[in-house]
Amino acid sequence: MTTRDLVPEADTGLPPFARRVLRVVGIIPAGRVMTYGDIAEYLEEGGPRQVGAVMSRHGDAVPWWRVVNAGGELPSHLRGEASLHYDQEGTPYDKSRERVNLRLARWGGR
DNA sequence: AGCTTGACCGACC
DNA sequence: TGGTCGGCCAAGC
Repeated sequence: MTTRDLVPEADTGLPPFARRVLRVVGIIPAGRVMTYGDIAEYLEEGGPRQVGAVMSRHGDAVPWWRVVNAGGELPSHLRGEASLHYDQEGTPYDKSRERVNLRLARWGGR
């Protein structure tokens, strides 16, 4: 018998860590980004790889283009669509290198 | 109780 | 500018 058995509406089906990650992604302001490592540090749980694993499986539910690696990049299959969002949001983005300018766009949670 | 799998990261060459 | 390496740790089996 678990909490989920007793209170199904309190559980989206996602593990607690995944839910925490997605909640943080949801508060990143338009035009800014956080890195995988930033999010793990903000949560004081897990690490960059765990955050990446959550984004890989559940990222489509949130503004996934606002989460990039420590080099300001996303996996190649997502770069095209991400750049459209960066245009709309005015995110500092180096088009030739296909990466966000972290110095200008990185957001720390404030 | 292991073992494997990652949208990772930093140090190093 | 690339490549390798070790460390990282939640989740699923």
